[in-house]
Parts: sequence; C-alpha cells; structure tokens
Amino acid sequence: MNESAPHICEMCNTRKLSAFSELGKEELSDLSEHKACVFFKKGQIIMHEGSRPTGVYCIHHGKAKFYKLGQEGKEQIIRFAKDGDLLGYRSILSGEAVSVSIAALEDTHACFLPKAMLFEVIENNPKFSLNIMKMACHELGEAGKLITNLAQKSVTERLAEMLLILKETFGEDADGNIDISLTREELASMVGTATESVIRLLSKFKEDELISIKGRKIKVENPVKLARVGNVFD
Amino acid sequence: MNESAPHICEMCNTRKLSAFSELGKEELSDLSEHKACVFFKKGQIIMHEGSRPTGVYCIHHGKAKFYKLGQEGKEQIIRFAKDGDLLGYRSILSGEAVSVSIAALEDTHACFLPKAMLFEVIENNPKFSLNIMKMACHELGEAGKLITNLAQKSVTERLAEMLLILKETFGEDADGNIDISLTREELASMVGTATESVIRLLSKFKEDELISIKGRKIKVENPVKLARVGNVFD
DNA sequence: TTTATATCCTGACAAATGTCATAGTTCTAT
DNA sequence: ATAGAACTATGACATTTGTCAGGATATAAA
Repeated sequence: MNESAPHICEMCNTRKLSAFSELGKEELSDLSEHKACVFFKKGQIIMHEGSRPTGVYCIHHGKAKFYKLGQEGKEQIIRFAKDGDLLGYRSILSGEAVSVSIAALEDTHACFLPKAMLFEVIENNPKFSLNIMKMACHELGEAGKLITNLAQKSVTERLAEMLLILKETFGEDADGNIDISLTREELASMVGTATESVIRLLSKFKEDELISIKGRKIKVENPVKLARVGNVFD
Repeated sequence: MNESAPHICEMCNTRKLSAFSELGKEELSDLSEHKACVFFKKGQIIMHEGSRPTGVYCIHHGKAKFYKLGQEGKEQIIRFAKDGDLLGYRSILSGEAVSVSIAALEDTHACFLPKAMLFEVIENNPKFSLNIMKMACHELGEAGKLITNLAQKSVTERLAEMLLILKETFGEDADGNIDISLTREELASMVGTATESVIRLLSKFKEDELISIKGRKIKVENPVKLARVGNVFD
C-alpha cells in the first residue's frame, strides 16, 4: 500500500456511484481533509481475514475480490468490488473482525476513511446511514441467491451463471470479452469446484459455441443459451 | 395470521434481545401505539418471496425459517429466526422485493410495525440505526461462512456442522435434545443435499454414537467428535 | 533472451452423492 | 379411532465430480 495522488472528494466522479452520493458540501470537504489516498498493486492484499480494520476503503478506480480461507486454506471467493464500492464497512459496523480477505485484482486506487470519521458521517447524516443499510441489505439478498445456487445447482449450471454475473458486473472490453482477468483457479473458487472441472467445462462451453476463449479472455458468444445452461431465469 | 393478545412494549422482555433494546420511554409508548400483535400458526407463511412487505415483524415468541425456492421449486433454507428477531427489514431497507419466504416453525406470536414507523425510528434514533446496521452486517458475515461451507465442505461435514449450529441456535430441551423439530427434508434443504442422504448420514452418526435420535428429536451425544467430523474449528 | 515458475490442459480412475423404487412408520384431520 | 397423507428408511444403481499424474503453455523475473 502506497500513498497515491490525492483526489478531491467534491470533484470525484466515482463518488456518485458510492454511498457518499448524498453528502452536502461541508461534509465533503470535511471528508477530503480526513481521508487518505492509497494505492494497491495488482495481487496485493487490502485486508486480512481476522484482522481489525481501522477504517474503510472506497475504491476510486480498480477491482478487488473478497474471499475466505476454507478447508485447508482453500480460497473461496465471496464477491467482487469495483469503482465506488466500500471495503471493510461490514466489520467496522458489526464490531467483529473482518470475515473476509480482500485482494486487488488490478492496480487499484482507493480512499481510506478512518473509523471515527465513518461513524461521524453516520451519526450526522441519516441519508448516508440509509445508503449503508441499503447496501448491506442488498448484499444480503445477493448472498442468499449465492447460497441457493451453491446448494442446489450443478457445477455446470453454476459456472454458466457465474460467467453471466461476471459479464454483468465488470462489463466488456473493446473486443467484447468479459472485462476481468481471472485464473481458472479463481473461477473454480467462485463456483466451488476443482480447477480441472472449470477447465473441462470451459472447453465444453467453447465447443458448444456458448463462449470463446483466448487465454484468460472469455467472451460470451451466446448469452441466451448460456443462461439456459445455467438455469438462469431472473 | 390473527390478531393476538396485545403486548406492551415497555414491559416486553423479548425486547431486550432485539434491535429495539436502546429505545427511550416515549419512543416505546409511541411504538406500542402503532404496532399490532399478530399470531402465526405452525407452518403458516409469514412472508412470500417476491412480495412487498408493508412493515416488519418482531418475533415475540416463536421460531421461523427463511427459505428461497430454487431449482424446480426446491426449498433452500437460508437461516432461522427466534425470539427478538426482526423479519422483513432487509427488503424494506433495500427497497427490493422480499428475497426469501418466511414460515413459522412453531406457533409464533409477533409484533407488526408498519414501514413508515420503522423509518421514523431510524431517522430519529441513530443508536437504533446502528443496531440495525450491526444486525445486517453480522448476518452478512454469517452468510459468507455458509457460502464457504457449501462450496467447500462435503455433505457429511455440512450436516455435522449444521447439527451443532442448530444446537447453538435453539438450545436443548429438558432431555438434552436440540430444541427444534425439523423434518429430514428440511434438514436436507439446509445442508443442500437429498433427503435420503440426510437419513443415511443421521443413521451413521447414530451408529458412531455422535448423536441419538427419537423421531425428529435429535440429541448431540458427542459434540467434540461431531465437530471433528464437521471440520469445525471456531 | 532465457530460465524458472505458475498456469493450463487431458486422461484415467475413485469416491461422493443423487435418483429411483419400494416398504414401513408416524402424524394429522376428520 | 381410523384413513389418508406425509414422512422415514433402505437398497441398487447411475451420474457427477474430485483426485492424481503427466505433459504442454504461458507468464514473469533475471
């Protein structure tokens, strides 16, 4: 983690995506004074499972994964974060240790906001509080979906759905590939299966012309069919 | 759902367990005036997945399950609720439809609090807001654990752990049995497996003297060994 | 560039789990 | 009390998925 060029909150475009969208002018300049701009290199760990964070990070530009270490240290990816997402607030608000590790998937710029400052904003700004609650509650809904999928769907279905979720979450690059670079092992640790199974299934999806693959670049060629394979309805 | 004998919030012992523990006298009497006492018979559905609740329920006395309908209408139990727990707040706060159905596992008395009233308390009482956030954030942590378990543990391990969680959550009756009555099918829908697998594994656990079984009454005889089978460390 | 390391891929096999069929048992509502 | 429904139990079998081993490629560092 390094200091990085400071952003000014009032002028931050990412802010509009974040829980801080509703703040007034004074609150923003207050924020600007108390925050720190930090930089994480690709692969760097932002938070460690079990630690006590001293504040939260708001992603200015970048991507990160939330993961837990399960059986024998096996990584389980719980969810992703991108521009505007808040990291670490769950732990701070619940008063528990961080339940996940967070690692940068790309070079990531973020703003660090100390715990005390976060609580101050919450106390003084009910709209912000509501935004945070909304966020947490939305994530709870998503977690419920994931739980149901893990418990009831086959590996094939889960992988198909996961590719669609990744596309939805990170969008596409100029060539139409899903705009995130993940190893097969990381894909496996989202879907909850073995790396080999992911490799075999990706080959099969490609053979069936649902996707195309160039190394880690994956392009969804037939979203409708892929959704059908994944038993995705919503 | 029926009207049931009214409780007075000021004198409610269950309240101390709930998010309402921090309210002042006026707020409590205000609450008492706006709430309704309701009764759900065992098996009755309290909320329907996909609906828009008009308020939240606080369980005064009873037990309920949260579940989603997954593949081909198969039930997936996400979590349980007992005395003091708040039902439906996730949907109200996120502004989304309810993502789970909620059904009473026993005859349940609850208090209904209209949406507007909930928001009023949130606006006027930062401590209550913080309680709610804490709740949501805690649940998020629990959901993460469940996700990791579902993705990485075997059916045997998950069932063993689930029995311990149930014991932890609902306690024991006079004979030391886990104080909740669930069908094998419900157990299966928590663990994410087939009913037959649950039946077979329970028989095996019994054979190995980890548990004893009398119909739906299950007693954990050897928690240490059971935890070892479930690979439970925390 | 070259080398070392990590990642990717494939096949063969084993183990875990789900499905189907069938029968016994318990619960529940009349 | 009794019939019908729901639940529990067990066996045989099919399928899915994981594991291990080997080699091919790609990626990153010297």
